[in-house]
Amino acid sequence: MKYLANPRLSNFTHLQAMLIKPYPSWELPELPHATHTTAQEYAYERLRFAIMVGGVPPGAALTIRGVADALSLSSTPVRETLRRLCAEGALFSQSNRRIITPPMTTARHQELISTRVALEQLAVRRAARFITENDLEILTNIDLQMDQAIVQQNYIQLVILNQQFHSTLYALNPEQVCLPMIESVWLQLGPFNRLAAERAGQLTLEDQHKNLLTALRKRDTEAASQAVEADIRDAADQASAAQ
Amino acid sequence: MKYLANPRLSNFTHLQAMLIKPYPSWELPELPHATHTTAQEYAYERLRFAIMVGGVPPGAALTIRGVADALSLSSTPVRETLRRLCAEGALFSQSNRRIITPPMTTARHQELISTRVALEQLAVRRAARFITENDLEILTNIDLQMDQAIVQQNYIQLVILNQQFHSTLYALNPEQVCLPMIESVWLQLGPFNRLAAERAGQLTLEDQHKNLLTALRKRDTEAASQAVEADIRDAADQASAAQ
DNA sequence: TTCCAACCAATGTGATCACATTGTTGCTAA
DNA sequence: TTAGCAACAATGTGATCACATTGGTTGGAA
Repeated sequence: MKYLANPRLSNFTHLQAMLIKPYPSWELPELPHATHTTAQEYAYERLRFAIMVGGVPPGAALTIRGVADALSLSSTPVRETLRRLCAEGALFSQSNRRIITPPMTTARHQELISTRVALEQLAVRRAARFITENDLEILTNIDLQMDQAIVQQNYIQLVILNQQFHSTLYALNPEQVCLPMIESVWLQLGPFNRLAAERAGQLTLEDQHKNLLTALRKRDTEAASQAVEADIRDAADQASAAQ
Repeated sequence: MKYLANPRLSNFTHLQAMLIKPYPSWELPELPHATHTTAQEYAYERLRFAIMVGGVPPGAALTIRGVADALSLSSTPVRETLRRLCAEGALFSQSNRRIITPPMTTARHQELISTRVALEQLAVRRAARFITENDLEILTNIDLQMDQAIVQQNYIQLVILNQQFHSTLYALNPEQVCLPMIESVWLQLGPFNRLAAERAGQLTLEDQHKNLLTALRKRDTEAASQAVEADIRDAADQASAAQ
């Protein structure tokens, strides 16, 4: 089940194929197959998720044939998936036409965190005025689920719920311009998050969500914006401390 | 030279094919063919440019076969190009698998402007510390060329130079995270810019570049950030006033 | 031993075709 | 007249193959 490039060519070690095969070791609910209308979408969801949770090591080279074989697809939908992920910043297309995951550096990490703060502060400011009591209830519910995931030390579930929390909030704005960009940043931060979760013992990033919810209930946009920044910086500090 | 969908299916009128054919009426230097190593890249550059300068009307449906015929290519590279542009926000993939240019609304325009301000302010702040005297000279030179383009009422050239000015500045930061996102916003603003240029008689957005250059020379990051915002808002106001 | 060129394997690219899906038209029957 | 269905046209999707490019290996000459 090899899907990375020939190691002789890419000089990177093989990756355990667990993220390309169905996700047994990740305790992940299999996505219902009916949601994937096309093979390309299926391949995209699989690869995107793998990258999002840091399942593909930085600098690894992906090959079209390799991924196609791993997913039992032909090369056409896989090629489109890889290009799409390149356009989203999740992968990087080298000049020699090889597609790799972006290398990981601290400078790049800082750049990504700054961008994430700028975009998410903007998003929360522009979404706050649309929020209803019902929305607050939904967000509170997600936050409670996150508490459970922390207790269970379920990292994958925590990452998913955290992103669900943020994107649910930002998506209250009917004109969605920055959410795709925020998701692009999340994708690029995937390897860093993974590193943080692997090396850090504790998972403690729920407090700022409580602050954020309090601010949103008071319709205090400024406090909400500050809580978003604090939440992001907390998570980033955790990743840095883990190194 | 039809490249839009069958009007019966898309209920949009045909577009003059001038932006898909070589750009005679746009007074554009033909891009040297050597720069396009692959057919996909060629198709991408062509379509991207057409969208960037507002050459494709909002809501128009593009078909794979249509674009492929117009560019004398097979469908494979065109399909990848269309998906890539969808991922960049320049196009929108409907649920019925039809690919259209995003519709134009004032709410969306405001959202794009806000995002542009947030991203470009961040970019200039993080690029300013890297600037050298040589860079300042290059930027001043581009600004002078813009003055010429304004005198010549050459809208296309002005758009290109304006983006060149901004991206040259932001690219001084070696870790490039937000420049692709900024370019995505530019792509999405293409139709609006076009509208502004068509309906507005005057082209007056160079003053803020002078302010920005002054601030950069003084290494005054805060003033530079404000000049960037003023520049963007000026251009946006022009587009709004044109409606 | 070192270097280079020829060769081979791995991989990306693009064209083409068959098929699935979607949209339109027009005819039939209530 | 109009709802509904059948036929057809337009388009998207995916598999496959030939070819180009790239990376690595090997063997011989300096």
